[in-house]
Amino acid sequence: MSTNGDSNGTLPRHYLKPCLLLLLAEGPSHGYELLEQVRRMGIKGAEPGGLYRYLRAMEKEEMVSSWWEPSQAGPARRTYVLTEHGRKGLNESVQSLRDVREILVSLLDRYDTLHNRAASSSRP
Amino acid sequence: MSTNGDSNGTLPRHYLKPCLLLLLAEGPSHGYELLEQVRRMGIKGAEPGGLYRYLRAMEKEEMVSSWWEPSQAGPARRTYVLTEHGRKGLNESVQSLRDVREILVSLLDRYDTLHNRAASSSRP
DNA sequence: ACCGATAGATGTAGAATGCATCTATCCGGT
DNA sequence: ACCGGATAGATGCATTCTACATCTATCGGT
Repeated sequence: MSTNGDSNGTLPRHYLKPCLLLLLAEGPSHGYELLEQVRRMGIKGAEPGGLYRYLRAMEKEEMVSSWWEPSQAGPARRTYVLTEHGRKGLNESVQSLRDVREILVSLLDRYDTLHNRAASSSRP
Repeated sequence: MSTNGDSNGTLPRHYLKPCLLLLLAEGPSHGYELLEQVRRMGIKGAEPGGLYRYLRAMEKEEMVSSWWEPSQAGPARRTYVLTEHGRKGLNESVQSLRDVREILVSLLDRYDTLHNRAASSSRP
């Protein structure tokens, strides 16, 4: 099962969805740029394969729409924009991210509490 | 690919590992109880299958160790304790959870900024 | 003509997940 | 004595995801 120490920079769909929706809510963009933005957000290990596939999947669900756009330098890009449905999806996934944040925060607090208690009890 | 609105209470390995390690750092426990604790932490959708499997996997990696313990009421339980190696694993995965928290917080801030700007620009 | 950066897409092995299902034990009620 | 429900743990399997490599193509510079 490999309970390996991942979560070290990988970007599961879990985060990928809200990430992409948020970035697109800030303005239209294309895959390659989104990839770099996602990486700049702190997810170093984001990899293009899943990202491109995910964008197409979101398009199938009409969260985003896209078209080819020739670029002045380099190959054509597929430009994505958020749809109205995508905006709703963003709101929903942001809500669930807030829940995740709550859980995370309380988990980390709980860890700190445990740690401090351990530290102070070994310090008489 | 089903970019479905999950993340609604599901517990990917991502969280499962630190969760279980933390709970076990607070004291020995057994699978069924851990399941309930995890659910009480806010992850309603945690499901037993993965949890039991995960515990055994962690045992194989010597993060935890376990033994059967008869219970005064109900079937015997497999009691788990954290090993020294598990304690190190906890520290590491807590560190990576902190990173995740940072990313989450900044992502949510970014969403709020966008939202507030949108609200104030539509309110002249 | 060739190379590197940019841009997007696909194929695939292996891992993880979700869901149903199975075994077994104890306790209370009838 | 028997049944049902709660407790406890485990497994099987189809579907899905993930990570990684690979492929095509375009443009600018040399």
